[in-house]
Amino acid sequence: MRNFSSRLQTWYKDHRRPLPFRDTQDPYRTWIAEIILQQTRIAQGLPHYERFIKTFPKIQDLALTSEKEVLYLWQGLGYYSRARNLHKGARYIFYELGGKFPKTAQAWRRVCGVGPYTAAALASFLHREKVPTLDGNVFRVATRLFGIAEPIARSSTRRRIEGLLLDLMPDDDPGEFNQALMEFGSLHCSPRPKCVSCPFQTDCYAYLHQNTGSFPNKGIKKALKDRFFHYILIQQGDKILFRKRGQKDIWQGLYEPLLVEREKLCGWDELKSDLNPCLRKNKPSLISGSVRHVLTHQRLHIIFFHLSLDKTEDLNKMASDLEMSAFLPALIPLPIVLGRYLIREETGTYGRPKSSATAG
DNA sequence: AAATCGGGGCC
DNA sequence: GGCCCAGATTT
Repeated sequence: MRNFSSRLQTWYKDHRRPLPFRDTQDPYRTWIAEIILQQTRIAQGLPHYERFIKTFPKIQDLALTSEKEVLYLWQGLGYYSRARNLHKGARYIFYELGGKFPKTAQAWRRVCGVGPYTAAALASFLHREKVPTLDGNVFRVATRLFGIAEPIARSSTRRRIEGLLLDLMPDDDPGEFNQALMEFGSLHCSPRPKCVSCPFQTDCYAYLHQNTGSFPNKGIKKALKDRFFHYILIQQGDKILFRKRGQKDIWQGLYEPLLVEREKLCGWDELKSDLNPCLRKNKPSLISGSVRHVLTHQRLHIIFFHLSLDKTEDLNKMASDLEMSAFLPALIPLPIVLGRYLIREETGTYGRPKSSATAG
């Protein structure tokens, strides 16, 4: 293909969006932005990026804080392993590398949470290393352009795309090329492409075959698994009992009220058998309808029960019996769906979850 | 290679 | 409802 790079740059000059993380050469800011933007739309990640830079302006600030603070700031962004890895990565760079950021893609790969894409992005943006950034946008553009029908999940397919892109990349500014290609995939060669005004019409396999819909080949995706969560809000005054979620499931490291998971939605009487005896004498003062919350591989159905303890009862003993702790919900990292229903900052009370008309 | 990990915007 | 997003890690 002739002049692909220069024609892409021509397009980019007219369509480049100025973005806060794009107009800096600060490795710390670029790194934070790339982690936040993994599998996250720019519009969604931007407010969190601004908050992160404001709260932790330098690598030292991030390295010296606690994981809980990082998770709290990450609240609502999803894929929380990114937050935990970002924190580990900050400590690695600060303590092991003396606060000096890696300069090559290979060295960046040693930082927790930095995979093939992010290493390529950082090395090419910051140090002009000639290495392609293979993200969702680039896969879409490349498979259409070259007519690559093999599944993009396959490593052989990725190696092939990487080789083809290396041949198109200019030596003088690979980082600019990478950003231009991603921007082109994002704004023009989108899932529903704007082929009528595409500068690569005469080169694109998919356009010439009127076949853009079959690229990229993303394979077959699994069906969602339904899960049924029953949360029991044990409240006294402005505090609720919470427990930190463990490993090997969703929402690692985040906090939640007492949880009973079942194969289907249950009422209070059916639930009691699984409860600590200290709770059986209470009757929930509020039962909500079910809330639906969809994740990548799971559809959660959530019901909230509300136990309001009066002042004569000992919240700390109950917490101890249940291996939980009393917190103000507004001050701990919560899964967004729980925060949405537990926190009503304007009134200082805990909101009643809305019912949803689901059949379960 | 396949499974797992969030949440939101758009059609 | 389905699709996809400036992917990484674990199994």
